[in-house]
Amino acid sequence: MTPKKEASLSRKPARVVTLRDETKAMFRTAILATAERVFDEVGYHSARIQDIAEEARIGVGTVYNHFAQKEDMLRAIIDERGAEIERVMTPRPGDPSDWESRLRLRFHRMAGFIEEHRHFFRIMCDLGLFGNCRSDSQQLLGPRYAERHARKMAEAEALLEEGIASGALAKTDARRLARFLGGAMRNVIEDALRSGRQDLKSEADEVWAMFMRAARSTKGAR
Amino acid sequence: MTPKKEASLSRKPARVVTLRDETKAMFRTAILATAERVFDEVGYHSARIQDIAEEARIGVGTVYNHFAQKEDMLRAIIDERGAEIERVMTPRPGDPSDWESRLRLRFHRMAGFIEEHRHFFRIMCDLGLFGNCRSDSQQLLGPRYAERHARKMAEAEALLEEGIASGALAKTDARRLARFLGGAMRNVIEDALRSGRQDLKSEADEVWAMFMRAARSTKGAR
Amino acid sequence: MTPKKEASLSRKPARVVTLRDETKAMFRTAILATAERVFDEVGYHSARIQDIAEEARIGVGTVYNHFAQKEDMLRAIIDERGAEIERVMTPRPGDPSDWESRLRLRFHRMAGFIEEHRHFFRIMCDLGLFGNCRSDSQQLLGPRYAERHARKMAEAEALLEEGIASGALAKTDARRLARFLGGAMRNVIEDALRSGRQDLKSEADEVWAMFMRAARSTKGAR
Amino acid sequence: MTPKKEASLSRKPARVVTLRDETKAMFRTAILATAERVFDEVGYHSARIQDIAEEARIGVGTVYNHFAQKEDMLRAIIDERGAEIERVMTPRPGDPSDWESRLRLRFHRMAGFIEEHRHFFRIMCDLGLFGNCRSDSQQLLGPRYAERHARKMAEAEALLEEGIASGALAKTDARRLARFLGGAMRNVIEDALRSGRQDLKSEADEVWAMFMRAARSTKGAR
DNA sequence: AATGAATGAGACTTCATTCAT
DNA sequence: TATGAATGAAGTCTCATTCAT
Repeated sequence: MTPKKEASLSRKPARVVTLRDETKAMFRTAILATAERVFDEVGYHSARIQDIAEEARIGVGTVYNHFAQKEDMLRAIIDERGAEIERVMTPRPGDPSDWESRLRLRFHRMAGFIEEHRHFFRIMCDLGLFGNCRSDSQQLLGPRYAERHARKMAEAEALLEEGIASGALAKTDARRLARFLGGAMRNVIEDALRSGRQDLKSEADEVWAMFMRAARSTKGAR
Repeated sequence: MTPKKEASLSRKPARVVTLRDETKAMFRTAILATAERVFDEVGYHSARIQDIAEEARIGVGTVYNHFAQKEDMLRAIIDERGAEIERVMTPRPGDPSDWESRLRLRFHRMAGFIEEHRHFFRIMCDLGLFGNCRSDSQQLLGPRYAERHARKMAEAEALLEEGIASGALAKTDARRLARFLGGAMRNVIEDALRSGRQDLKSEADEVWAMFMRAARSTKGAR
Repeated sequence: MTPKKEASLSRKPARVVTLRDETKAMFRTAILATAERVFDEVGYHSARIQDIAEEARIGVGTVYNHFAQKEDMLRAIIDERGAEIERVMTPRPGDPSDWESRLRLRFHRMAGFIEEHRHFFRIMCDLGLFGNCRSDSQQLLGPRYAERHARKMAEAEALLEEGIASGALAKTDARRLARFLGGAMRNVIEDALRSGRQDLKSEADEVWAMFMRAARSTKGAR
Repeated sequence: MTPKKEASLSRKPARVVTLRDETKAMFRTAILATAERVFDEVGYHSARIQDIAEEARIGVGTVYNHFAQKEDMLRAIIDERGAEIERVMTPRPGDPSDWESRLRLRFHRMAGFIEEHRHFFRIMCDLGLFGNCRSDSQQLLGPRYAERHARKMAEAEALLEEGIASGALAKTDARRLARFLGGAMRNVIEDALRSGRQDLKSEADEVWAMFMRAARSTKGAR
């Protein structure tokens, strides 16, 4: 008996991703993707679990093997896509350092993400979680999500404060500025998606350019 | 037989507003006002007829004496408040004639209307009927409303085209401009309402000013 | 204007039982009676709301207009019939005063009640609420009912203690005595019901007589 | 080809208890033991296969490899424990020959069995298969079990008839006597189990003694 | 016309059973 | 054979709508 073998008896083996795990993950992913689509198409409240299951070509029970409640599907979508978008928008080494370029790039990246995940984007808009707010969604999702959302809104505002402090933006109410930008960006992108325009990045650029014309410090512009 | 009587048999008597009619109208108005509030608070889909009736201090049956379906209440709200806002925003004699002042005034009046009818405003936002669009609402309300909405959107676009043509706005895509303005306006006003800021007119002015900075013709500005 | 009329305006009228109230009570009673029968026949857990509704010739929704949950029907049965049996078994003026006659009469009355409410009796037996105990029922009904049941059991025991103290019963463990009597009584009555023997009172008398032979103080008997 | 091999092809080898068989039997035993416990704790209807499997540390599929249906587990428990109790209670050489001692011993042995198998005892009580009867259980288990149960009840009655015939018991209705004894015995033992009293044999003795005081022939007692 | 209980279609969810690995 | 995810029938409960008063 080698020490190695003894060790293998006493130590837990390193967790291996089995075929079963992968299958499970595939189901989960497929369910979420379908739910994302259905929630977008008919709205969360009108979406029936049955429909999601049928669209995903699985049984209703299977849906419930992965998500204990309808709500949990929505939460999972928000969590997972939310983490993804977070990752995408995180500044990277080599990013420009000046405020304006950084923000422009941010929105560029966000637009790229939305291109890939338009269902998610529209769900968030409907729920009032994309730069705006709806009290009934907060009721639905619970305080954890309400807090997170509030934090996000505050972050956006802080970014604009930073822009003001850096001299890039004129001195104004940062909160209104944030809502202005958020609303304009959301609406233009929504419309671009609906009308089939594909290049969301250039839409975002346009909105950003307009926003900067609207909000730029006149001192700096001189 | 006098000719009078004959006439009364063959012609419909002139419609007189009776006490009964007035009572009926009062119920209708009360129901719609309550529905407006409840739809705003919990969302159309989650709102229960029972709740509306209770809040209005009447029986559910009474609601159905006035509206055949839940949908019809929503339609009536959209129709009636929509007509009202239309009326409010219609240019009046003595309004300024230049494009910019006219539009500024338009939004001013709209803001005034929203101050009085915040529930309606928020319902429209949720349904995607305020400068944006949601396919499920169009499903719910039917083609008549989808068409009307499309017409409204086109009108908004036409107004901006006019601004471009008049030289007040730089030459750009009018559709995007319309969405930009609509989204920004909606979001800023929503937030102002939520945060308790009362003076929506000055919010609208601010948004309008920012929008003009963003979209003004550089030629004209010179 | 008479003072009478004035009074009628300012004072709340005495609560009058209206036709509607009576109808409502009739539905409630009918539902409970049907539920009682169905719960007895197939057991609480296997009983479907649908079945109860069908047997009562009403819609499922109607059942839920009267009882928010299936559980509540069971609770109502226990509460209402329980109160009835309580009333029936309460000592009355003119009842004999010696311990043995009093208890004999008690069981007599109980048997009379069970004759009228055999479904209730069997439900209670199944749930383990008739002189015995089942942890899953206590789970189902909640702590309020568990406590009440415990109180009942203690009362029964106290009655037997009293019998011992009075010299009517031999000195023994009162708890065991209570279980002995309870189990024997329950089982004999259950069997009498099942086999169609109608005269539960005489069955109860027989059991009581046997119990007394078993438990009588030998001193007193001499 | 050797003759041996031919033989193995054409004749079935004498049935040997292999390792596999033993393993299989172990699973079966483990499943039944767990099911017994779970059925007792939450009741047959509320017990979930999943729970039983988890408690037994096996997969649900494994349960179904041994029992085709949930019902079958219950039947197996009744069959196997029932056979065991039968065996335990069968008179043995050397047992006393007079009726009273024989019955006293019977209950003594039964109490010993219940001490070891309290879960089984409580399941039987709940199902109404221990000296009483529940129509829904008979529905569940089917006519085979209903008949067997009826036979058991008749046997109990016959034993008491025998007691009457032997002069040990007073002349009374044997059926009522059987229910009296059964109910008292069941209830006292249930309560002893619940309250943690361990010595069921002495409980059974007490019940037996009380029963005999209640039912003994007065002639014989002289 | 106002009322509110009755109604039942339909939603969510559970869980016994099957089946591919 | 053991496993546990997949399945869908069936149960509970909700709520838009009807209807008798």
